[in-house]
Amino acid sequence: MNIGIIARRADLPTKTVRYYADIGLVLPSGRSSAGYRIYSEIELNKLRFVRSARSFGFTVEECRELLGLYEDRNRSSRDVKRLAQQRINQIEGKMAELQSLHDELVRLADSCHGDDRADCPILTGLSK
Amino acid sequence: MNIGIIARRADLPTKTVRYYADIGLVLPSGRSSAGYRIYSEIELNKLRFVRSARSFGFTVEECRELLGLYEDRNRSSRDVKRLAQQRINQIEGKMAELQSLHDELVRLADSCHGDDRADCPILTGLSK
DNA sequence: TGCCATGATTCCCGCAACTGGAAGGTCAAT
DNA sequence: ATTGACCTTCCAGTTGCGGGAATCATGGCA
Repeated sequence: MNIGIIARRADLPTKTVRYYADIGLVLPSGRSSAGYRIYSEIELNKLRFVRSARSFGFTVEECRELLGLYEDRNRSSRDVKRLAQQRINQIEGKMAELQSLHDELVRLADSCHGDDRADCPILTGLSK
Repeated sequence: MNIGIIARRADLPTKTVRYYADIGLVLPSGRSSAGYRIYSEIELNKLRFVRSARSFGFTVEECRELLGLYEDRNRSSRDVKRLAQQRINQIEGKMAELQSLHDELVRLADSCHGDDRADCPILTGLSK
């Protein structure tokens, strides 16, 4: 399969597939005589795996690690769970942060009458 | 005040203050004969304002807009409230997104026994 | 056989918001 | 005079690609 075909089947932009090849995340199985990247079903699975992991917010480097585990038939599920738990912790941290930002901002916005007057508690709140 | 002083007082890295000057977000009030950036209390307030707004997740361009309102004695609080509400909506969207990622990932992690065995529902879950 | 559309290649730039580092000039104090 | 802290500019790197240029390959049709 050429890059266009596999990109469509993996539901990824061609550019992204090429990028993953460049950084050695998912290498093509070979090259044609004209230099075209050639992919097999194995890479298709890897690309789909990476797309899924990326959509969960794993970084490319985390995907690399996950992919290593994905390929390693001898890995323990403990290792995978550890990465997933890390990511869960990251998400929870980010959510807590957003929650407090949200609450503070809502408080500021609520205290602002939002009309033609110049007095604005949001600005004074931000300048402190 | 030289850049080091104002950076400390605004609680920002020197690099950041210089960057804000480069992009015209907060310009120094002048330059010394040796070419040093010189700042006054006015810029100090602006830098603190920007730091605060950035910490609320406003982009630099949004900060530029907020700063414009901050400086404009004739602006209506409506304009400011609109920006704050936009940001609140962004935050709420992001939180909803993170929440669903979180829930899915927790579900995957819970289904994984996390021991020495190779079988791992997280990986199979990610590859679909 | 020639032509053209489509798809492949590499390479470089740009994004956001900085951060780090190099090479060099300035200032105050010893 | 020399140190050391501070300042300057410029260049490169970060993350994960996307856009676009210039060029080459492939396959079908007249």
